[in-house]
Amino acid sequence: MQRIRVKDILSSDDGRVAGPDGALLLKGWVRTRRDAKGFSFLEVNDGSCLGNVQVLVDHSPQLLPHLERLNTGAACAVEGQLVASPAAGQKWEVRASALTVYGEADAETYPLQKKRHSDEFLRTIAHLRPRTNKYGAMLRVRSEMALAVHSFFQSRGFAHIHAPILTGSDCEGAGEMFRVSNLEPEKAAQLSPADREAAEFFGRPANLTVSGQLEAEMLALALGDVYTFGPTFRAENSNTPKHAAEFWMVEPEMAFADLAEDMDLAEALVCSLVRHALTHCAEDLALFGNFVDKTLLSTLNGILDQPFLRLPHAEAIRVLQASGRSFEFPVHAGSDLQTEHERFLCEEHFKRPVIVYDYPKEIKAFYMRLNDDQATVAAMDLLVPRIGELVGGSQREERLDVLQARMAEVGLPSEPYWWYLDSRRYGSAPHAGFGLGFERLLMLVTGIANIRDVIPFPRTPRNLEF
RNA sequence: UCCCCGGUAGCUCAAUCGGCAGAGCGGGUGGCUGUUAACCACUAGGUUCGCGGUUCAAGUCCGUGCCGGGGAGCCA
Repeated sequence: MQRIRVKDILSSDDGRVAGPDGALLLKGWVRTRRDAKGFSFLEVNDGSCLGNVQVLVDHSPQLLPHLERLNTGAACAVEGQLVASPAAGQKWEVRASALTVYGEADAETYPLQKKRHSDEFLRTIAHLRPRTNKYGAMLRVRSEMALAVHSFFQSRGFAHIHAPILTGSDCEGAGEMFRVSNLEPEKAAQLSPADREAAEFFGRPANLTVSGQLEAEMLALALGDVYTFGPTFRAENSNTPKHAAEFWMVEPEMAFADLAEDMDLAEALVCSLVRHALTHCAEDLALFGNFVDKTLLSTLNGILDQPFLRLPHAEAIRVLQASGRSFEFPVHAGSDLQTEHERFLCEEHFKRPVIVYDYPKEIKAFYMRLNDDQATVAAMDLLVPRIGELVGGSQREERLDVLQARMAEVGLPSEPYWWYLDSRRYGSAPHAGFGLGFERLLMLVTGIANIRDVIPFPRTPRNLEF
């Protein structure tokens, strides 16, 4: 007999998921057992959804020896009859006719109890926390959101491209990179720099990528509209709830697009993903709304309510100055927006997602397109309540001479970027793109406040246990 | 990396002014009931994060290290 998923049992209207005589096979993990005289209730969960199936087990000679081994956490198979439940609380239940114990879970040492645990504790058992309601829900939403990302771009004719993870370039000079080497550290330390470089696998220093953007630009200038969706790495010693050393980024890049179209795409993407979560993850989102963030559903619906607000950086500065608020970091023309400023703008002042654009060139990366005012660049940041910066993007500088001047201005050598510059030598075209932090999206959609809890096995400073 | 807060039973926490180490949940045992994070009774369970110091006496005070959390910076 083929096993039936809990999700299919619970969502069945007429019980036809079972065989003609109601027979079915169920496999999963015991969430709880309630013993009565002569029989027991087992709550079995298989991860397919939030809910459990209640299994009624008689204390018969065939079943009892197996039942006694089925504590919270044990893995089992249940053969039985699907019947309408006579008691309130569930529509269906299964009357067991045979039990198989795959793996016991010793009650005295199994860390997960039938009660809520703190996030901090669950992080110390990252290998077991997916078996809790909250982390199971998060992982299902994470999977659903990944599907939604691909659906969004594929339906708009974007090609999914795979940017390299090992890279020889420092991309945008953004942040510390993880160096990758095949050399034994002790031996490498004894070599001269030149000998060491020659001994390296690639014959040159290699790093883990911090962004697929530069490569995506090359492919956008061939395929038109492309996007990457993959892991990126930053060796920054950031100890915050919003940063991880390994995280996934969605990076679309569009040929023949300007900054306004870039902002249009970012807004459409975020709205599409939020809408997808609301419609496809309703049960799991309800759990987050109940136990993680009471305002979650109103926040998500609020995002869809009205268009995002767009304002130039200089205008944002004026709004902050006119607010009458005393900020820890005073604002002045040309200053970067601090976290407190971003939060004020989207959480208090405008009370909706805000896109700030046209930043002073001094505080942005070299590849961003210089505006006609010669002072600002065509960059944009999408700020959302609670998370802050969810998206960062720009129209790219497609003019070779301007790009080279900018690189010289910020002190970047042009030689390592010869291939990047080549794209501006041959068939250069306006183009724009952005990066969306996938984990930050998940924090937005689930209400989970710490990035460590939207990644199954998070990598943060001094944390590589699992 | 900087600032602030914390570390006590498996988990979540309490312990007054420096004076005998406590509860709930979880575990074990027994009971009871078509039960719903079941319920009732009994019971076991401690290097109070490590190291050093002050004191008749330290979970409590001081120094230091480690770990965790919040905020900041960096950014997605």
